[in-house]
Amino acid sequence: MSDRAWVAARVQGVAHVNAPRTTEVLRRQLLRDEVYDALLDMLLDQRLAPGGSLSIDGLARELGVSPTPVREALAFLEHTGLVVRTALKGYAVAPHPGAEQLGHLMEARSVLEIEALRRAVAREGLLAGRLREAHAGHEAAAAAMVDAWGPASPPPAVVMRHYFEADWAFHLSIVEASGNPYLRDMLQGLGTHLHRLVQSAGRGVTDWQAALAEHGRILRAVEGGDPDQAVAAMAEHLAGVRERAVDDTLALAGRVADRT
Amino acid sequence: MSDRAWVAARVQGVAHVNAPRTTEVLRRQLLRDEVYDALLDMLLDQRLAPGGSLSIDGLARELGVSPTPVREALAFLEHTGLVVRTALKGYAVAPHPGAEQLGHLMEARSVLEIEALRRAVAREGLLAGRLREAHAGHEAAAAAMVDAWGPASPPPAVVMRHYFEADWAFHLSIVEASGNPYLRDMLQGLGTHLHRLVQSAGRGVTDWQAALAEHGRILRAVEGGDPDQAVAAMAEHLAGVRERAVDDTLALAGRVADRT
DNA sequence: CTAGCCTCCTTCCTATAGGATCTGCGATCT
DNA sequence: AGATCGCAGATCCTATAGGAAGGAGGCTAG
Repeated sequence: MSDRAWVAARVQGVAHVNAPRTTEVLRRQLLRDEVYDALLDMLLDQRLAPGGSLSIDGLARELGVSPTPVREALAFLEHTGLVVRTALKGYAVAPHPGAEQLGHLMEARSVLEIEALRRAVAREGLLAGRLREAHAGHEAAAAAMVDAWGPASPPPAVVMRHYFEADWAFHLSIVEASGNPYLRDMLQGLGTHLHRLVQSAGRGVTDWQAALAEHGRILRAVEGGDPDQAVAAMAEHLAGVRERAVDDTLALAGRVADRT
Repeated sequence: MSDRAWVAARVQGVAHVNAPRTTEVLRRQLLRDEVYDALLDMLLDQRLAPGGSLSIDGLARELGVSPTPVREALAFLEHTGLVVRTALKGYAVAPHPGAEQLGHLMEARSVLEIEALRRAVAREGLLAGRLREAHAGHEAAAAAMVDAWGPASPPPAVVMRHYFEADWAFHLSIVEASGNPYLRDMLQGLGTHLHRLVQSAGRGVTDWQAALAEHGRILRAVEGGDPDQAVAAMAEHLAGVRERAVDDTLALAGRVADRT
């Protein structure tokens, strides 16, 4: 589904849609996809404020394209729930999910991931290998993040994003190994919302140690070939993620309330 | 998500996009949504052959609109998987899912529906009432369909469609009663694929008796307040649906194979 | 002097026409 | 026979006109 765009954006690195197209016009990509990637980056980076209106013409001017591809990219984004469209008023960035929405999101995620894990373990396929690989990537990303964490200076955004993606890749590898493309697509659809959440609430990864430890437990259970233990470890992990996310959200809400 | 378009299309009845717009221009809807509804109807009615290419200009001419709203509606449809888009070649109707895809589809559906049912029963909310209502509607639609079934003359398409929607509404009411909008949206996303499947494979409803009986068992278990029994009944129903669908698909494949 | 209403203006969305580019196929030349 | 060139078809993007919705400002009545 949206794998292509995602992967493309990640692999070949966002491709400077603003660059002047004087030279090297060879191998022109589809403009709509580049606009889509650019908008997705803006949305996940919080460069577009939630609730703010999205002007088609304004975005077109900003990106240096005509309104048509912008309109198309927005129609594509509308299906993800990151932007909403009202009758004749245009598009707007979807407001932040509250605590209730967060609970629903984590519940839906649990349903998918736990059942996917059960099936992936039962298939006895290449789950253990991929999971080990993803876990190694996650550990490396965490190490890089800690390494870049100077005294009272948060790591650059690209490092944070790399950590988030490595964490997420661990979970994606499970639904991937379940062999069911529909389960994978549904979890990926939830992924954008989750990304936005952690980017907004935490504004900094504070739970990488807990996440790595819990991932490690899942991995060991899978390697041991114990489905029930793996599912239990996954449920524990998701409960932990949810609890920590709720704490962060409440802290954020408190900060916002103090400010008013 | 796509509820709006769906509901609108069903409630206010597909709104004749081809109608000449000479008079009664009052209450002008968004053209993009009408095109979307029209395309969705064409896709689910098999009026657009799977694998066939979708010309933007051709569709625009056929619907009497400019290419712009058609392009937007296609971009919106692309996210549902009913149409696919290749680099610079344009859109095409997604090919029919084979037996393997069907299995994945039913598996994903089972994951969602069973867990949603478990949560809906636990919430002790208005599930029983809505479920009873949906079941009554399903029975009525089945009766109407049987009534319209003359000797060797299938019922008109609108009656068949009404039956399908009543059947599906039973399942949707469960995820709706789970209280989780994400679970509901995900199942609705699978719904379009399922619709297309039953329309293509069965080409006639042959299992309405079994479906009604199994639905009744689910309803009674819910009314009795027994979660495990309700889940068991649902699992049984989904297994039955899957088995019958596979039979139909194999029969269809056999017919196609005979023809070649 | 203030509150309500009307008018104008800016902004945005919709829709159309047209130019530029890419693909596929057939004819021609080596 | 194989490869190259040219033409038709389609797609994608741009540019622009027309129309509707929302907001700001001024005018009038109390």
